Amino acid sequence: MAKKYWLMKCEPAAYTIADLKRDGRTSWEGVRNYQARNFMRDQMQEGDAVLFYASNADPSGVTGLATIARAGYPDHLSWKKGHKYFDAASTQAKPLWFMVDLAFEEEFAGTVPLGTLKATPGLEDMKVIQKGSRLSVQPATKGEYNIVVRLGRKLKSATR
DNA sequence: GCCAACGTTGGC
DNA sequence: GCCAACGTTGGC
Repeated sequence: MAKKYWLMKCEPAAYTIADLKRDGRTSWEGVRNYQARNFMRDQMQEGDAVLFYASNADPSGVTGLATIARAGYPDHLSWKKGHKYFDAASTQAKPLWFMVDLAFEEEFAGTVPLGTLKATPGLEDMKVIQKGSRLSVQPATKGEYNIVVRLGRKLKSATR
């Protein structure tokens, strides 16, 4: 299958690209949205490229890159009674929710802010720049990915 | 912290 | 199946 491109959101209070750099790899559990789940369950493949997006941040934007280290598999925390990700509708026989693993790729010297994404030609169709877009896992194109990578690598440490 | 936009739930 | 109410997301 051809390599695909994604954008994945996370609030810095929960996890950052720096955390991923430290950990090297992490599991992406807790996604409880059907559209996002479908992408993770049905389409993500090991080796796919990910733009790591910090939401609810100052400023919000893309802070680095990751790759899919493991394709979709059942979110076992949805089976764990009392856990905040527990969901009685999800069983081991019929898992409702899925997760993937991410591997660290690159931390930008700063954030490519949402405002820059909105102002950059070629990114007009990215879901993340559309008003009210709340999807935390969304597909991107190779072209969009390359543009954002270029923007990210242009950042100087000083702008951080 | 505010609030608009969105997705989900549940009564009917 | 409609739609109002609710909870959550996320920019500002």
